Amino acid sequence: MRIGELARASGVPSATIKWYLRQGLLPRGELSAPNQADYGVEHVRRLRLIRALLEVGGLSVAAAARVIATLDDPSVSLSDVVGVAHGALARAGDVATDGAMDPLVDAFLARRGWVVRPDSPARQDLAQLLAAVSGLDLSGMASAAGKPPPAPSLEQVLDGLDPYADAIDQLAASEIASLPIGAPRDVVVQSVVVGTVLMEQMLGVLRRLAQEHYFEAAVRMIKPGDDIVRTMERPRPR
Amino acid sequence: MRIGELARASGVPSATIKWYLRQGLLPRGELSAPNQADYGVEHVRRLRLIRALLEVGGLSVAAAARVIATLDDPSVSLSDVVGVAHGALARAGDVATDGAMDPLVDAFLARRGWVVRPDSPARQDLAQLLAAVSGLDLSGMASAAGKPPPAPSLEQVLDGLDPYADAIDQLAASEIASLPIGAPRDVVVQSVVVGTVLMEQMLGVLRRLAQEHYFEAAVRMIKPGDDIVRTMERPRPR
DNA sequence: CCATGACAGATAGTAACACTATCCATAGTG
DNA sequence: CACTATGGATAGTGTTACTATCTGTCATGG
Repeated sequence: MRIGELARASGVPSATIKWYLRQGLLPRGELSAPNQADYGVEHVRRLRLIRALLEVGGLSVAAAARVIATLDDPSVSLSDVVGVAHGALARAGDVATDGAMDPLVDAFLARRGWVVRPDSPARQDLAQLLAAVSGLDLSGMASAAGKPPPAPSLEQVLDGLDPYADAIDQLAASEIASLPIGAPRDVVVQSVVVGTVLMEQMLGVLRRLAQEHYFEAAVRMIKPGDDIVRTMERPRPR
Repeated sequence: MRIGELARASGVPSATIKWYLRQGLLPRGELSAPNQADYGVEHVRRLRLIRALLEVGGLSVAAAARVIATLDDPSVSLSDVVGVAHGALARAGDVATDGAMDPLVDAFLARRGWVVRPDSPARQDLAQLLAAVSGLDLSGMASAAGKPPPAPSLEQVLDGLDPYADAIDQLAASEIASLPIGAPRDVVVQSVVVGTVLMEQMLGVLRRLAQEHYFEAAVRMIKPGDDIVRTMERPRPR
């Protein structure tokens, strides 16, 4: 298979394939001549994985390259594959957050019983998220209308996290339990990457779908009237 | 408050503030002279929201502008605020997916009992995710070793979605229930936006933290040995 | 045997994005 | 009244993910 066929088989323009080759995302084909390379089905499959990580998973090319490098290296442990995939998803670069949230983060993790490496990227992300959410002081705008400012909302934010953590706790346990542990390394490792990167997107999408459903249901209950009949009888979308 | 003070109060460079003004992210201050504008605390608060949506929520400036425009428009219903926030989070642009997944998506939504508008952006995202995940055929690489290719994995993928949907279903219901329905519009609307955009990130981060914990725990159980004692006795991070 | 098109690999160019810097005339300030 | 800060506009910068072009090679049909 030459590059043109690979491009047609995968739907990725050949110029883009060449670029992926240069970025180390895709292994080079076997050269049968200085200007003839041979690609196989594994290249088509790899290309599909690459596009999924980039377009659906939202990874940068550099992050995808790091993830894919661990796929192909049998000396990398499964734990490290998880770590690399988590690192690729992390939003907070290495720009250290100021550390003010760290005690809160540690307290939260201890309360959940989650044991997490101190340098875990998700830990930084959580600190950044807590700082952002607590800095928004939802009630501040109301207090601008004359009322005294209420207590800082940090503890409220942390308490509000419990429903999320409860749902996630049960989910993560079931995810880990359904890993194909006995399968060959390729299969397990790709399952881990897909389960980490793509399923995080899936979680967000499902949440938006469920939110839309429950929110509309709640609105219907708050605003009764003939509207109810119309909306309740609306046929479900085809 | 002039722009320099606003910049110092918010930590955002004044050139960036000017750019946000031009993009409609931030309302202009009140002009007391052709080259003197006055900003208030609501500008500081808005700036914090903007940075949270951009840096933590990962929205583009254009998407954040659309979201913020709905915040300030009292004629926009809460349902539409949710819709705009969901649209800002959507990954699949308006580039229509080929539609092959639509029956599957509809079947899945019907099975969950989730009623979702047909043009909901999350619906497109789900179709794209299903196409991507099912196209990866995790077992394909094993079959490359000589075995016959197994059945297409689409149904497997859909079945595998149930744990996610179960967790999300319970979460979304609790989220909707905890909305501050009686509060003034500002507060409710900002709660909805923050709860939609930032809490989606939160969900992902919490999942990564829980995954790390449960994955390490699973690895310890699979590989017993003196390692167990060491890792089990590891003091929890301070 | 050779014209023609595809190919490998390298380099340069492009479009979108999110700022960042400069410019200008005016405002307030010591 | 010198001097810094300001509002508003315009132009420039750095990054990312491609995309186009160039050069020399290869293969293949006439």
